[in-house]
Amino acid sequence: MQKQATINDVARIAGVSKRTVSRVINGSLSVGDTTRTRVEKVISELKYSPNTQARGLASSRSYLLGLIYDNPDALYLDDVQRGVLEVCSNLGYELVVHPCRYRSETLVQDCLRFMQRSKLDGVIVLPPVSESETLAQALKDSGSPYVRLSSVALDEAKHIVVSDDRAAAAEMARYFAQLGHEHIAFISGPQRYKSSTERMEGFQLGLSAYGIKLRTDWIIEGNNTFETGIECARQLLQAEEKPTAIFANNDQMAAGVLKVAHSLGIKVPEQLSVAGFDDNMLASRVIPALTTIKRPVRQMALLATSKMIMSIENNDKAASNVAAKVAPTLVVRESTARVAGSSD
Amino acid sequence: MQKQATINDVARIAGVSKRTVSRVINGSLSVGDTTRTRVEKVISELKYSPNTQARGLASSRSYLLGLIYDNPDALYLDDVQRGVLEVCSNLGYELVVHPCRYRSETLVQDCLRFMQRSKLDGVIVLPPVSESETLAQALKDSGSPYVRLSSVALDEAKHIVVSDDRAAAAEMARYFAQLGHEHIAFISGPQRYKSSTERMEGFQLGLSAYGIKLRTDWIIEGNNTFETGIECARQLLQAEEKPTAIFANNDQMAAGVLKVAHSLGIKVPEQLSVAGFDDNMLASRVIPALTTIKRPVRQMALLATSKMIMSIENNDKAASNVAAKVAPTLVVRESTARVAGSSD
DNA sequence: AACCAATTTGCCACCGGTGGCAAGTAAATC
DNA sequence: GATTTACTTGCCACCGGTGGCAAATTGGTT
Repeated sequence: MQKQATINDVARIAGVSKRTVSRVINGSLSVGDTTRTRVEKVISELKYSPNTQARGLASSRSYLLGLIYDNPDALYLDDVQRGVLEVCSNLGYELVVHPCRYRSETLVQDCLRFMQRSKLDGVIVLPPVSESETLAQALKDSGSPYVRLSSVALDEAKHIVVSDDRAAAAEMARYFAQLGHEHIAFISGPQRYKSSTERMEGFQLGLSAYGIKLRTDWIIEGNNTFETGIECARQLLQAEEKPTAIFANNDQMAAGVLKVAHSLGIKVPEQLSVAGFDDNMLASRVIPALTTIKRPVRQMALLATSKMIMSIENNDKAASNVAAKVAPTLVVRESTARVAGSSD
Repeated sequence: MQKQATINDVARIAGVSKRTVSRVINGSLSVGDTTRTRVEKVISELKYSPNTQARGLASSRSYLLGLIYDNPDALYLDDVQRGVLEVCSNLGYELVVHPCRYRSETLVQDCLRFMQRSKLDGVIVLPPVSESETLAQALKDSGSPYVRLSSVALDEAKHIVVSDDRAAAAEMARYFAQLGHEHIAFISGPQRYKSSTERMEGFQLGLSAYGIKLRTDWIIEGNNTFETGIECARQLLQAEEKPTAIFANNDQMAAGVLKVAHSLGIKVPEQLSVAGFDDNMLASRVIPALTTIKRPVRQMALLATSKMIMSIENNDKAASNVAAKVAPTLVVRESTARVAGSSD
């Protein structure tokens, strides 16, 4: 347990003041070349690395980023986290993860407390927490850099990265229509989340371009879990009149649909087309592999983190220049097919 | 952006010295009841919360824990992370996540640097990184609290939480044998990881109790991914002579086996029994749902974190007293059945 | 040689807490 | 009532850096 070298050690050995060492560390320009080289040599010899706590105390920087979320899908979180960490580690930041409860009335307070307790340099907020306008406002007021991931553009470009779920859902509608489906059901996510309503509206809009209207009793609300996917699918598939295609708000619920179809002896995709949304690992594991919408989650995470760090390293307009919108894409696999009896 | 209250504000308003406020915050015993109450009142009125950086600087505590891992399965990581965070948030710690590369020659250096840069109070190390003895030794030498999660007891009780994968694999062997299987194949994980060899040995041991010996050409090494599961399954199922049961080192690979079986028209479980290991979300999503071994991942995470924090809050023997071993259990679902043609 | 501007360096206070020790106060003992 | 003992409280240095400003150095001018 050898003791850690301090800035004083470096200063003493290099024969300069610690202020100068500090300048070298922070890349200040006003340091003579010979001095700089000498100091750098000592730093590397001693394997000196500045104490971030002391640094933070003096300069209000922690090199810590926060990731705030509420009970996300494991696969989604993993994707995001990997993306964020990739940028972090390249740029010398660490990531502190922080679950919270979106519907708690102390959400704002919890998050602010988290930020100031750990003296975070900034936070990235995932859906659905990112949909809270009171939180966004509080973050803005607190002056801390933040970036939200969302399906809707609800903030200035510098504070958000959005995926156009509406357009993606419309594309799925078009795809279904072109396969000849007319009896289509939709299993939505919780209607209190904008991402859910966006997808639903996009889907309806897309269908209406083909003159197809979603029957209201074929729009069923789940909560994005496999289990509710099963429940919703039962309602749809045990009824007298069945849809020929089901679009679920995410892959988990689509997997639930596959499960029910299988247990009822309904063949997918021959008798029923099923599609999901996300394109996470699950989509390719199940049988048949799911047709779905690929959300560029990782890319969103990379963009968000870049924005974040630009914002921190005091260049807000640069942050705004990082792309703020990404387009999900349709991925066709085995779970969808031309409607039985039709040909094209 | 209202300014944060400091300890001085609290002291001034409460009419005491800041040292006394500090004592109240840290729950020191030698503070008079009336004084304590008064100070606590001011603290809550001001919503004062101590600056962790200053605190850390003065006392070498950061209330930050680290989680070190290398490219784990998303579902496994999620389980662990949730468990760790649950304990953290109850006890006032935050969690910093840190991916690293197990096989890098700078692993030890990276991890130590991470710890001292962020001044972590302790780290939890996941497999396979947890299997590095050089890292464990370095952590021990550095004097920082650490806990490893592993499938093998390779450290003192206070530094490790192990799951008895060997026994669990043996139980699977027994189960297979009792179903009448004799032609059994095993898809192993990378043999360089102890967890893989433990499971394999446990399985072999279990089978040998029934006089069954694994044919060496029916032991195939994958790398725990779905894709290699597929490759290995192809080798096994496209051969002239096929096994009647396949045990895969994890659920991902077992899912790959299901995929191949389906594409070859082999019925599971009628013609082939398939089992995995982990019991993650995937196991129940696929069709047929996988028989598998449930690893109590969350419980391990809880135990590890408790140990960690006890160790930090200077009570090493208490840390040793927290249970260090958990038992995985067999979960029977739909992917396994009595071997065709046998009855019992 | 004297002077001035520009650049490089050093000094010292300060960030917001905690540790050690001394001082103050109240209760207990003789 | 005086003295001892135990308990509370306050003072000040210190943790390891950074910011502001003054001092020192450098080089170019007149």
